[in-house]
Amino acid sequence: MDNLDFNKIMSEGNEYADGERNWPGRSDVSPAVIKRLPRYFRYLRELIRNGKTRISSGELSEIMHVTASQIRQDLNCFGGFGQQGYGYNVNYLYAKICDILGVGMGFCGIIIGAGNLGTALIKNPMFEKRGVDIIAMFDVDPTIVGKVIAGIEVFHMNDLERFCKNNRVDIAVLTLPKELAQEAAEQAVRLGIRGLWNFTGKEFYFDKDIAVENVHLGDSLMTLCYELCHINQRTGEQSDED
Amino acid sequence: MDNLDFNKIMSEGNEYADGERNWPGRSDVSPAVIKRLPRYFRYLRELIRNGKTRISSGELSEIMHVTASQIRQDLNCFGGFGQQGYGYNVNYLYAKICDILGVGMGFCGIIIGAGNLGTALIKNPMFEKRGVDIIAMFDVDPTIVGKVIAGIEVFHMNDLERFCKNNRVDIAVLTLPKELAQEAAEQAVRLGIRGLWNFTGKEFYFDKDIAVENVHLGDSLMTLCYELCHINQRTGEQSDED
DNA sequence: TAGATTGTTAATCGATTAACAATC
DNA sequence: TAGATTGTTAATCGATTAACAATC
Repeated sequence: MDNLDFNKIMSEGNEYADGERNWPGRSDVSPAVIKRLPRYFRYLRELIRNGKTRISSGELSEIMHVTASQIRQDLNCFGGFGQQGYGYNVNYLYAKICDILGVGMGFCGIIIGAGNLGTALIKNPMFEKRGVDIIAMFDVDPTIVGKVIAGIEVFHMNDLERFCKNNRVDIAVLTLPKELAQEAAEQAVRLGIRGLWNFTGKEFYFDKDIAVENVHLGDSLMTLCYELCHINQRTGEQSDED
Repeated sequence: MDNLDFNKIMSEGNEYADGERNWPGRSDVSPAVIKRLPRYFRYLRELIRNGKTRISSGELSEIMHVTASQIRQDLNCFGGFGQQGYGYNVNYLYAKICDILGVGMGFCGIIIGAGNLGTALIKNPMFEKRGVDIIAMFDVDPTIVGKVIAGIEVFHMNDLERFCKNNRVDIAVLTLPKELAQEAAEQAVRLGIRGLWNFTGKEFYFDKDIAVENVHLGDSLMTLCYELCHINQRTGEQSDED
């Protein structure tokens, strides 16, 4: 599972030691920890960009606004990545987090729904940065089908089955209208796709060999509104009749 | 704070009673509960659409795949919205959740960054459904400034200050490049905007009279990848060399 | 009244923080 | 060796679930 990049990183710092013990825990890590991993990924990436090679949990805790204790606990779910008296080697830790998160697994994805949101996503460098390769888009709108968006061809939904038989597809990004979501998701799963990145607002209840990650933008907006209401209450609602 | 819609809803069912006790708790409700409120909002909306007028916590728990206990606990953070032996009046409960979440507060927002994502958001009915009125977009790109997207004019960032002085702006949606995010956010706050809906990936640390809601799409994608890795491990990685 | 279902308290479970021995 | 900082256990805190008395 080590790749060239990883070997390169390994050779850069040699203050850490210890190697791999075999960690049994990996299987049942708490959801709270998992949700935090991508944040470590981002901050470590930033540290590397800034040329930092070594960091302690205390220093990282200040940058990330969390406790040092939490950082050590989180990382130790997956292995002993640090060294007493020294801290963590940034490149090594980053490589480990990448492994854990499956960056470099070469996952392939398709986008179902080539409307505004699907188009916005494909034009975002996000997929590339995280090692997910989007290989096709699908839609039913005849004015969209056949187009090439950001270098990716848009096929008709009727071609989905054929496409999935000829290509490995791990992830379907669902950016189609809510009403069509259930059917599209079921079809994707039937064709062997195991991961759904769901922007439709519809909720799915597949069994747990299907991974579904929901992005509810509306929910996020409402949480913001709730907070705003309460800030206004605290600071004395600057209402219109002042 | 009651509006016409609310009165209409109130008159439809009269099986509930009780009215308002004054709930002291409203101020410090746990984050876990708050994060769940928008989901109740969505499901209640759906129930109303289906003509359902009355529901018990048990029935709702089945639909939403959570425990009845949790539903009752959550709702009771804000008031006694149900009635023993009867359940909850759907319209009444929906109206209450709307009040709590600030739907109908008439929040006004602007979008800073009229690129693909900003454009995708403005074309989405989400804002309208949740009572947030987007009144302008801003950008620096001369090929975009001056355009009208989905009925909303795109101004130059230089006009932001003037605009905010002449209009009430509660929320800034940040869909501009990460490198420009910090400065734009600070400017928005300086101009009196209290709510930031942040898509930039940059993290802000304002004090708590500023509400920031982060949407980290990349984090969500990586969580999905993590889950996929573990499904593959469980079900026996269907690798290339099979 | 009897049946149903809430509101609320108590019990359990999980997640975070603190503390410190191990060790580099 | 002395100093620093991890890995890990124990203590605290918060969130969820279970149970049941109140009551419609």
